[in-house]
Amino acid sequence: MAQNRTPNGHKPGKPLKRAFFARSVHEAAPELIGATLLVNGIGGVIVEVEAYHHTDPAAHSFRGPTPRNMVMFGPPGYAYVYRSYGIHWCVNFVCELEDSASAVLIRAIEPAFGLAEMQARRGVENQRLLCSGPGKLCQALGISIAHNALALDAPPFEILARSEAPDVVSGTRIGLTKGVELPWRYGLRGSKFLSKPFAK
DNA sequence: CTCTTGATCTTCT
DNA sequence: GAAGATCAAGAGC
Repeated sequence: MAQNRTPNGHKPGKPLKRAFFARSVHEAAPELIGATLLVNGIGGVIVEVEAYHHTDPAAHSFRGPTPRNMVMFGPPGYAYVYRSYGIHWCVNFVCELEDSASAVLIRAIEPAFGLAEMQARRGVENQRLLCSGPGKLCQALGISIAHNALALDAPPFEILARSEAPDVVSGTRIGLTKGVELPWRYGLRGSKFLSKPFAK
């Protein structure tokens, strides 16, 4: 049955509760591939994420709390939004337990709901370029510092579980100079909406 | 297609 | 003063 599927064949399930995030980032991150992220009803299917653990030198929380990263040190199930290179916003889902300071960076989504609104916000028509990067998807979904520390299971956020297990691939993370060898990037195999292809 | 550069916030040295 | 979980535009091939 094709009903209830997105244009590219995904079938969103029930809303994720905050408890989904209360476990290892390395369990939660790959399970977020195929889930649907909406902000005020606009968004699409998560196709690429990266896991950051507080023991990882690449994580913002590695050197302890700062005004920017304090949400990572709070309870799981909340959004951590930060300014990247002075220009862009990037959004993370805080995981594990309070004070563990671990989170999943959302790197790319497949546009599915509110296409015209996302195209208008981005000034871009091409669906492959709409949300294929952490800064791009925040612009398309209207995510900013105003969303920092908001709960992920309450408006304006809505995260719908995947209803079918997708084919998830992993690889090394993008744009880092520390922890470059750690295989904590996860993606939907073969997706055309990734920020970069996975190595074969 | 690949390479280079500018934008300019937060944190660290 | 420099680097960073980025992106877009322009030059060159």
